[in-house]
Amino acid sequence: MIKLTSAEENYLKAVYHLSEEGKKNVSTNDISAEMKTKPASVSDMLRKLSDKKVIDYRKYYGVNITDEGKKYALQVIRKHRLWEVFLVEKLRFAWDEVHEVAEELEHIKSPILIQRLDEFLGHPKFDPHGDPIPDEFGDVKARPRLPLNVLALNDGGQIVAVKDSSAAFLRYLDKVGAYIGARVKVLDKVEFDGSLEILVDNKKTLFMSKDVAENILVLQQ
Amino acid sequence: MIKLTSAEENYLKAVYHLSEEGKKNVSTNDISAEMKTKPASVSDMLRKLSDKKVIDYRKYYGVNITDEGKKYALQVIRKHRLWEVFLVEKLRFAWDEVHEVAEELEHIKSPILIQRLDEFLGHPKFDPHGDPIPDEFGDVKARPRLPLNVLALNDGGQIVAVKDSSAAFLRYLDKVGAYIGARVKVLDKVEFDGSLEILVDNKKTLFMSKDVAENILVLQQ
DNA sequence: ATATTTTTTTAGTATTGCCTAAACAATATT
DNA sequence: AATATTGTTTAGGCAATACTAAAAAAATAT
Ligand SMILES: [Mn+2]
Ligand SMILES: [Mn+2]
Ligand SMILES: [Mn+2]
Ligand SMILES: [Mn+2]
Repeated sequence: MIKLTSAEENYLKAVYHLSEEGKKNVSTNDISAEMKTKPASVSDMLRKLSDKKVIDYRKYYGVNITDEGKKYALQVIRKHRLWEVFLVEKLRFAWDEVHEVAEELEHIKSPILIQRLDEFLGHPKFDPHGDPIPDEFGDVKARPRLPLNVLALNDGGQIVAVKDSSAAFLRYLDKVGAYIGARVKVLDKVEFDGSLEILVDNKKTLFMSKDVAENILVLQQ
Repeated sequence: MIKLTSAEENYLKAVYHLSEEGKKNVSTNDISAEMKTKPASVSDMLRKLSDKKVIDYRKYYGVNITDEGKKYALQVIRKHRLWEVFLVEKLRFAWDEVHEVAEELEHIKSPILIQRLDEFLGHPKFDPHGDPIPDEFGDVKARPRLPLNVLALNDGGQIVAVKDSSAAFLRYLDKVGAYIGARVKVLDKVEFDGSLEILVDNKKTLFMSKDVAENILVLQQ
């Protein structure tokens, strides 16, 4: 049972997320961009994570997370998402206010704490952004989900998650009335710029850029 | 509005607590004992806290917390105690299990978080160990409280707090059935070693050493 | 195939927070 | 008053995490 510092956990999470996006041999620059640190700092950290065997690292070739590393990453992600649920459900935070705080809370070290929190929240399966919460063994219930912009004309579905969890994006969604659980249908797709006209909950129509649509994930129905 | 690191907050809290125990010019060795770090490390830290003007520090003469410092210390203490209440009331932690975790949680930086937590908990006035929770302005509702061993023979009172919050002591209290809120009466005081015979809740009699009694705080009635 | 650009690593530095060993100051003892 | 003891600070060092600048490797363009 190795010990990871908070910084190591953050980097490992970044490697995990980048790997999940399909990337093999995650690059130093990608991690640097994700972590908002300089590539030189990433190189330092990769050596440390490699020593602890949570990543496979060959200089100049990028890194891959190990099975052991995945386990640790998933536990941090589990904590992050459970705390987000707590903040929204119990402390009435808005979904755009939780990320920063959860980024700190996820590093609190106490197995009993997270087990009890999970219980207290009623074993939630998804966080406020629609992301699945890994269970205590690291198992994730993945839902099939597609970016809204790939739906065909007249296709319908339900918003189940957002890809971008930035406050700016989430507040925009709040403003236009797009929320997780909303039913959507593609009324029009503009070929020129990929923008869309969407029917929300069979009531309201909404125009959105391709940029926005790419970050809304739907379960096709 | 200065920024304090977690380590600085912990040291400042230690200075605050030692000051509250009546001590003027808190000594490096006392802080070292409280913090379980070496005196040399304390000297380093005192210079930093002094630079930030949260303590008054004259080499070799000990330190005193400033009014500004008191404000910061009280906010950390407020967070610590609110989290302890959360852990006990909401997550069913035992009162001997909360200290370590609260010691980490108290450093999470988010004004809204602590305000909402306070609300969620119903603005509690005391933590699970009977210690008062400072309000958002740092005001503390102090209750008059005495160590159980100073009560005279046949005097009665109610347990309102414990001085020692170590797991060992709290588990001992659990075992013998002494809890916050219990009514107590001094049935006998042994002159030889200061040990006591106590009647708890008009039901059970309890023998305890002076050491134990000193750490049980009562509201005399 | 060579030159240029991009990516990555290394070298050297800073800060925080801890340590040990040694020096220094204050206090107590003879 | 001199010496011993105790308490405190300084000096120097280490680990973690970040940085900048320079070097090296890999990828791309000519
Ligand atoms: Mn984090
Ligand atoms: Mn989330
Ligand atoms: Mn603490
Ligand atoms: Mn407490």
